[in-house]
Amino acid sequence: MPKTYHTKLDRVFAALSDPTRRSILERLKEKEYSVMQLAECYDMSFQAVSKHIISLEKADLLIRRKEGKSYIFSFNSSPLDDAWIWITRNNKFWQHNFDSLQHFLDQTHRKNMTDT
Amino acid sequence: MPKTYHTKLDRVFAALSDPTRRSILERLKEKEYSVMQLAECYDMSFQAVSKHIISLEKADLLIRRKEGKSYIFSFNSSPLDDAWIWITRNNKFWQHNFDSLQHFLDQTHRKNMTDT
DNA sequence: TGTTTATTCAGCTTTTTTGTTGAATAAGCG
DNA sequence: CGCTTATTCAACAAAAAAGCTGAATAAACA
Repeated sequence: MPKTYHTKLDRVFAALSDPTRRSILERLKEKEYSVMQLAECYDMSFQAVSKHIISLEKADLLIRRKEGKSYIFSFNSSPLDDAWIWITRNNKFWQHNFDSLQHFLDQTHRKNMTDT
Repeated sequence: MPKTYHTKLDRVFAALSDPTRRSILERLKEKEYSVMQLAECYDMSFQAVSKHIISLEKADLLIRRKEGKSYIFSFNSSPLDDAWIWITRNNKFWQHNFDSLQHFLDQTHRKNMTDT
């Protein structure tokens, strides 16, 4: 019998623990890419990038669409919600100080608006 | 030469990808525990729990304090901030709709207040 | 000082992850 | 149909993760 059941949250956090995979998501946030287009961005074989894509798919973070002979990927960010909720709920500081979260949020938003 | 440099964010997300480690953090959010006290909560050897503790420490998520012959741990949630920021910034939906984040936040807060 | 308690360290499996290269598949193009 | 392009699959190796047991350390207690 298996000892630990791998939940969706496990897979999402594991997917985010690799810098290549986070980078892929950051790119897909801006526009759609095919496997080849993504592979060109990284210093590894296209098969390795393909594997990262597959592990992102297993965490349900990508949507795959066939277009001609290519697969085109877009970012499905909804599985991030549970990760976000976990972190938000378990931030010891915010837990007892919701206003500080609101404040932090405002700061982050402002930063998002100014830097690019 | 190492190909990928493991950043702090990598370690935080990797730490959160294991259910035992998330559970440890959830416990430590409420009160402090020693290794033995934590080990009693899980169906594995105390050495295995000790290893999880050490990996949480490497992600800087724990503060260790010696007290008599025990080590007492508390939760250092500050490394969660960067993880939270990454997720918040890369949520495709929230990115273009900050109000929905505020709304979501309100929902989450309300939920936090009602369930226990 | 010797014993108990709390914890890490060391050594050993097993499994998973991350990369490689080469072969297979599948669609489009001449 | 045969060639090119895009992608996955298969097999492999190296490294990391996650567990175990037994030994070492360090503090407290008799």
